[in-house]
Amino acid sequence: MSRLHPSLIIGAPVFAGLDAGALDDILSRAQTVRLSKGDLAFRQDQRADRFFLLLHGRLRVTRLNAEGGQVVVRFIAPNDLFGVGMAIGAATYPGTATAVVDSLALVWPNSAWTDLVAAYPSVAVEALQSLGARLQDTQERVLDLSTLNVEQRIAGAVLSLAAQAGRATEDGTLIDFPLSRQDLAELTGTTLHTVSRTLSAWEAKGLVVSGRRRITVRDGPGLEVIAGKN
Amino acid sequence: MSRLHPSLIIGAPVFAGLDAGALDDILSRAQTVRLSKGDLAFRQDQRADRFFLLLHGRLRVTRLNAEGGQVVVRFIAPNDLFGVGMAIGAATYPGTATAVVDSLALVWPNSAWTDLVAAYPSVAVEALQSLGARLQDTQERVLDLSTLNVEQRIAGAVLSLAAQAGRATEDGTLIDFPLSRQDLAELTGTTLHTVSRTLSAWEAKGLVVSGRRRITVRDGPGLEVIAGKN
DNA sequence: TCCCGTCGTTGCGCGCGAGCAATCTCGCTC
DNA sequence: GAGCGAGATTGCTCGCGCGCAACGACGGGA
Repeated sequence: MSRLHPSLIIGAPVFAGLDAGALDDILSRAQTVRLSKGDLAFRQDQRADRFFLLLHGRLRVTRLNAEGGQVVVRFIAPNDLFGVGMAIGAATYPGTATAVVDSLALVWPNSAWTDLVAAYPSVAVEALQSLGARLQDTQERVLDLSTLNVEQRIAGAVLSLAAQAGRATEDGTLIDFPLSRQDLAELTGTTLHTVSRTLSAWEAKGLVVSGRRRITVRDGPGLEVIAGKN
Repeated sequence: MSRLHPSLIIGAPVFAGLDAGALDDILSRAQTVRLSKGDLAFRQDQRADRFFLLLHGRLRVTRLNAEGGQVVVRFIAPNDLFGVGMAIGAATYPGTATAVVDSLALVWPNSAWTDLVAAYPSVAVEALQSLGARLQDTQERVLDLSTLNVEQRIAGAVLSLAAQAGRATEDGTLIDFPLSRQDLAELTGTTLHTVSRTLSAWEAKGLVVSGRRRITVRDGPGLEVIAGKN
């Protein structure tokens, strides 16, 4: 088994402030998983016996309800911890994680979590912070769904994705992973039809350039006016 | 200053598994706050310098957005920890906590949090679990807002409140604190008008009995059929 | 290179639920 | 006990955005 190098996880907030020895110890318990585009890291309601850290790529987490309704919970970026069902007291994964591009992750068995927080208490504190940030985001989303109209929500989602995964191009800020109209609809609580109409209208106004699973923000401030969160 | 008795916090999940000495130490850092109906424990965007544990009563947490839209984030029950902005890395409170009945809480300065998690690591672990549960709930709410119609959402909210704060009466299960149509609307992402119409229709069918800020569930299974989460 | 599947676009009609307004009633306050 | 204000009810209308359907187009794979 090949040795993993500490530089792999030095950028991850969960392990911030730990020394090389600690990182080495942590890595010695991990394995790597390759996920090709479309592969699942875990499936909703499956027993949550492992947790992950994304090294490279991008994952989409979706959640289904009994009637077949589905939402996109979030997109996972490199250095994000995910699938921590056990740490938060859930026996099963609350959603399904799908690679939207070829990705690479580290994976630990659940038993490692207890050991890690015991040996390195800062890990629990950092996990608490990151979970808190996710709770804030999710509450913000509830507020948006309850009080904003569809166009405002789509604008907000596009801006937030551009901030999270934007890459500067000559046309503007490209959201740097494949994102379908359906994904955006499930992120904003609407239908792909309405998203498609909205993006077409924005494109006519020169606010964005969009293509098949690609969106480039050309006029960020213009979108912010639409989003109306000033 | 009068001594606080450990039995006060023995039922709180955050402090589960700690011995009498530990509880005593924790209590020695706390003060009590009385909140009359309508009083605020903290206000949104105010500096988050204290955290609380509810001993008795009920609080409503609301969150506002820039346009004046408002949602009810949650209702706080006795033994719930709340206002833990600092633990999750937020400098300010993300919402406003209002007492809906006369209430009593313990309060600690933020500095106590660091000491507590250092001295009693299980506190961080328990906090992580409770935060995880709240994240699950909030994500569920996003799913509901995105995929269910208004009547289903109201039914779900009423059932969940009855489960959280229900008291058996001769008429059925009474939600045991003042809950206005407006509250229920802000909890389900609709308007008080629609909530009022819906409750009237349910009352005509014998599913609930409702009055001024009071709702009694008469036919729980009937509401579950409407909620449709089977 | 062709083919096929996935993804995107757009038109049309309808229904849910918002918005507005007027009235009613309960219950707290002095 | 009287008065007042917050909360609840209900009718009416209108529009946003969903649902359906049909077509179009891009791009990956053999």
